[in-house]
Amino acid sequence: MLTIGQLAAYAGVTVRAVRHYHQIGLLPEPERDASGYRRYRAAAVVSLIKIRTLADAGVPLSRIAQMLDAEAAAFAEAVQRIDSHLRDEIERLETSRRQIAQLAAGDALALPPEVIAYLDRLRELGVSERMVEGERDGWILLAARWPDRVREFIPGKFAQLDDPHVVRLYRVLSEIFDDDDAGDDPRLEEAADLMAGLAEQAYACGENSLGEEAYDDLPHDLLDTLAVEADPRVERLVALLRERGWGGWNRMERLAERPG
Amino acid sequence: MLTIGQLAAYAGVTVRAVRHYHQIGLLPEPERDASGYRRYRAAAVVSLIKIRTLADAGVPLSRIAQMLDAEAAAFAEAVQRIDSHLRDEIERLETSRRQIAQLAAGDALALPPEVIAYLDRLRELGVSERMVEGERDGWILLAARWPDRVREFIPGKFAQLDDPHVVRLYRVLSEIFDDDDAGDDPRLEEAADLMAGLAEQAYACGENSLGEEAYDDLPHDLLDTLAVEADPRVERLVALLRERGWGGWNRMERLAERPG
DNA sequence: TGGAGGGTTGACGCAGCGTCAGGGTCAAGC
DNA sequence: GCTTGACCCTGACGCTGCGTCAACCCTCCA
Repeated sequence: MLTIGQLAAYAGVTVRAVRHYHQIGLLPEPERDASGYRRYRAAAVVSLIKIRTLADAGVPLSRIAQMLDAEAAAFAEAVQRIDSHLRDEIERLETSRRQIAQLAAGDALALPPEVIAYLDRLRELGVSERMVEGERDGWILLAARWPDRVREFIPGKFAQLDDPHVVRLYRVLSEIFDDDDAGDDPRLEEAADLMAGLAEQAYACGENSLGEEAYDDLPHDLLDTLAVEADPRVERLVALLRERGWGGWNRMERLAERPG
Repeated sequence: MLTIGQLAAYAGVTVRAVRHYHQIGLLPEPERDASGYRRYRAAAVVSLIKIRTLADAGVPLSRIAQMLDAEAAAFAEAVQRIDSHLRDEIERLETSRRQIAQLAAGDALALPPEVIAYLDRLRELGVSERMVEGERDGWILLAARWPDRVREFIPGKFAQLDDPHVVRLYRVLSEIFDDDDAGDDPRLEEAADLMAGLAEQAYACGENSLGEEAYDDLPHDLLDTLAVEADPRVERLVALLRERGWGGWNRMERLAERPG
């Protein structure tokens, strides 16, 4: 007759595990000796080893009992189910690995490589780190809403960077936002002029600023408020644009009438 | 300003998950409106998406906060750690899959294929299912103690089966144990004679019944008590063997003197 | 005779939420 | 003005498979 410690040692498990199996009814409680100690027969060792074998193979404890007294056919079927479950788990983890492999750089968080390349291009053009981060957050929002479409937007954005006005705009904005103190910066006027001109140009070509159809409005609203949250001077810029006949920020649209 | 439901929907998570992130301090609690509802800014959406991206990649929540404000180098190092952890997990699961693949048949539980083959051979020779199961449980005990050695035992056991006395013994034992009623079976005498003869023969060749060295005694004791537990008539057989000058059951040894 | 090294029950802790329970709130339709 | 359904709130337990105290009892050996 074995004590719980001897039993556990023989089967290569912890005492706590054995007690756990008793608690959930997986291994029957043995008789007790005079002092209340559990005393095990040899058959218990065999049972415990079978349990551990299944548990080590990834069978959830809740199903081991059924499997142990299943007929060969039912057993095989159960094995099948467990196996396909394991396969799914492995698949999930491998997807995770692939995903974190993409996280090599900080920017890559939740963004496809095309967008990363675009952000790096902005840096090359002298756009401030602060603005690039703002852009990045915007793209994160877009990527969350349209994971597939977002890559289609990128070529158009790259093309825009060929226009010196666009580059100039980014630089002016960089300067404005990098100055923490300036509440009423005269450069805001220049930025507004640039943006209005670009909007006019895009409108003439029959596109809007992002080059995509309407989809839904939520992401654009979010992008706008995100910008305002990032720097309240954006609100001032939006007002200046409105004076120039353009509404919105990320996706601008011509206003019906110039306000009074 | 978004409600928690809108926030969650945009980021593709459940409301409960968002509240959980608040609870553990991963996502800061936003302001509340007049009726106590949480109201989120656009920046919260970006934060939440970043969190989900890392969590989906298998980063434990407890480490996401550190990673989000880590520098590029520290971030990369953390990614490395996560990745190797994932690799280990995958390895573990694949081991599990290999193991359960071995569990195709009921016998295979915790036993190497050589032992399975031996058990099948017993069945072919007309050994009863009941006895085979007893043998199997014994091998499970041996395999747990000596996972590597147990395969070495098998060739010797196969060889023994070439001896017609051994086959005869197994069949007699099968018959005895399959009769539920017989308490004092005359065939027990025949079995004891056969066993004593085989022991004598083995002793003459300088081997003991299992063909292995002493190792430790626990498994053998367990095997003996296992047999007695399986059928109390084993005890009677052990007594008969003792009369014939042999002690033990699975591993028999010559007694110094025939008992008075 | 005392101390080490077993054993006993009971309880909390872990990760990441799911899922009630038992409320209050909001927008819309009657 | 009232109902209805869809949200929101907090609080709490449940899941998996044990690890790890705590507080106590039993046994064996020097």
